[in-house]
Amino acid sequence: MPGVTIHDVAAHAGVSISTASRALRGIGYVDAGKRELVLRAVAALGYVPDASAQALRARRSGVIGIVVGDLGNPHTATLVHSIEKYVSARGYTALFTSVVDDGEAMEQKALQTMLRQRPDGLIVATLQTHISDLLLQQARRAGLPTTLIGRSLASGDFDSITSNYQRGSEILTDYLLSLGHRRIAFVGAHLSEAEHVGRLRGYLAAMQRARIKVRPDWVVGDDKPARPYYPNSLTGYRAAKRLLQLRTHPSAIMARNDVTAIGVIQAITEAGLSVPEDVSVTGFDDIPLAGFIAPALTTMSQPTEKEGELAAEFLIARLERPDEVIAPRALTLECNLIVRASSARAPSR
Amino acid sequence: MPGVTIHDVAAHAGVSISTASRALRGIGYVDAGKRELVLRAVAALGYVPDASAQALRARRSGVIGIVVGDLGNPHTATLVHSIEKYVSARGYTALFTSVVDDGEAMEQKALQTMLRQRPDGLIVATLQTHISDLLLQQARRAGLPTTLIGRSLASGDFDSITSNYQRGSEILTDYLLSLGHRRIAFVGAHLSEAEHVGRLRGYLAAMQRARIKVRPDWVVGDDKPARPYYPNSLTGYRAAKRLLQLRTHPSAIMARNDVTAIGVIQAITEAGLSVPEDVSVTGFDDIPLAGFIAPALTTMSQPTEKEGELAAEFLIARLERPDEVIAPRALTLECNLIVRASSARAPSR
DNA sequence: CTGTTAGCGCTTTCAG
DNA sequence: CTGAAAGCGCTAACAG
Repeated sequence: MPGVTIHDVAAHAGVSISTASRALRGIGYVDAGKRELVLRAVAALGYVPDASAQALRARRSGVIGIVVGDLGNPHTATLVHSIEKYVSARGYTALFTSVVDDGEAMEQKALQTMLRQRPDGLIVATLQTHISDLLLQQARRAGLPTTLIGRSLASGDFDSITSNYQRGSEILTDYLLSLGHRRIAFVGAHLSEAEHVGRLRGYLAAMQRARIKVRPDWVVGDDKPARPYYPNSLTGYRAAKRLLQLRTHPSAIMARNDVTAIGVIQAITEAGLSVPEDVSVTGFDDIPLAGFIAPALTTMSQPTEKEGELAAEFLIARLERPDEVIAPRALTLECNLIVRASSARAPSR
Repeated sequence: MPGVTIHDVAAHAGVSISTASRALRGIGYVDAGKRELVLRAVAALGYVPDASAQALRARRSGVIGIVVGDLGNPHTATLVHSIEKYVSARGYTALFTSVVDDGEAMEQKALQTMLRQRPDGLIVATLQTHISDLLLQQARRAGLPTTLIGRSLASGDFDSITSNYQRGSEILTDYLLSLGHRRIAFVGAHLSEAEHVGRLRGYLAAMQRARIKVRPDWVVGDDKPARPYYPNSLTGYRAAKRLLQLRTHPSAIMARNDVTAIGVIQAITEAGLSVPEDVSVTGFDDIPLAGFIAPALTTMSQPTEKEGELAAEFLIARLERPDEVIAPRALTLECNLIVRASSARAPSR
């Protein structure tokens, strides 16, 4: 099997290589009998077409490049899995790379590697990092079809799928307000990031609507605020520790995402307080583990798998009609409030 | 930039394409001045070599295929990330595919897709599934360098990296025994799987050594025992529910992995019992979240990142010395007991 | 309906 | 040290 080529298949079937090629791809006319022969030869020889040769000649690689952020976040894993499933079912090869915080040089290199494979299209699901913006710019110049996932600001002329983070966050905030909470903190982003972080904007908007002044030290991000980062459990843990040291600590803490919320809960528990009796905690994403941690996490469920599928669908639709000029589509999905055990009425005093 | 080829680079630099090629790869003699010119041209034009063309001609794709199981398990995500990091730092492209339970046809297709890319080597980190065995067989026939991760039985002539699951599990069991536990259950595999599941074997061995008879209903796997499956939180949740219905329920439950343990804890808590006062729970893997759930999980820490790195290192070593005949290496790493809050002395009665 | 032919972009002898 | 030339395995016209 090392190096079975279409020549071998053609010889085995007693046809020319072009006939073999046609039969294999069901393109053009091929005598039914000969097709059968070819298929049989393929099976007998264990022929697997060489993607490189196909790509080189056909000027299409069948590769869809997928750039994601923190694979350590189960939410990302879910997304990745859903994209892979859809993409590979449609005959494409999913090529992933995750760019997190390995340094700009490393990330640059990873993108370079991706571009060398000449992907037919790109799905980008990272935070708004310098490096990913560069990639997007390159993609645009190269006319590389691209779909964005979860970027709050739809970057101009790309297709984009996103959940309504702002709205979701507003609903979450309103929910906490309805439970009597007034001292509500937000964890996982800096105030200065509001422009990029819809979840933070939603919180701010809801608080404003409720005429509650948000104290600057109620919004706490990671220690090194330099560049976009992917908040994780440690982020939440540290932030919550800090919040609990305030003279009057918050009665509710909204975390930017579920993994961050998990860290928040941990810190609260360690401080001898309990969730939700002393402090309510909410997450965002509804990762698979969210219902299993203790206390089960109240969160906004994001249709992650749907996002992945739609992004793939949008992209592939474009790929299969290369000439057709389709206006960029920006689709926003709604999130769903999932009330579990980590939230409760505000303590009476 | 759409379609900058080496011709363009050569033209821009005023040299022939072969000189450009040599300069780019630092192979053979090239006048220093001309090399400089070529490099400048590359930068000016934004040239990125076409991997397909290179692969086709050079008979090496620079792709390393990585087949993993359940991406929903954070442990897998960690592994994937570490492999990607190492592999891409060495100039290779990491091509992942995850095969879980999407049906044999789907998985077959995914592997086919992988093989079409003509990977230079393979890293396989799945359970012993029919489908992955097929792949391994194919790889062997094709002479495709392959490294296995975490397969308890090193499959013959492949390099393999694994942690000492059996030993780890023995230590864990001994630890629970030392806390006075006698009724210790194992969750996440069927008794019949002992041959493949080192963690189960370790538990059985330690129990035997302690002269404690393991009751068959103390070892509980998933509902559909048909084929290898990836145990997750739900597995643990269901299994624990069942265990708690026994006349005398276990005083300790060892889960096959951390995500399973999380489900176990949830079930116990829901039943109105508490961890570790009523039932101790242990996991395996030490996923990043393990210390953050409540109660923090006692578990065996597996050197996951090390595993990924070593596997990549072994494989790449082989790739870079294609002629040299290296005997297959099987490396076993040791695990580390991490005692956290989910385990305690057995209740006095 | 089928075979011949001309490359896709790149690497690699092989003569200069 | 450098350029010309011959393909890698496959697809897509193009004549049969």
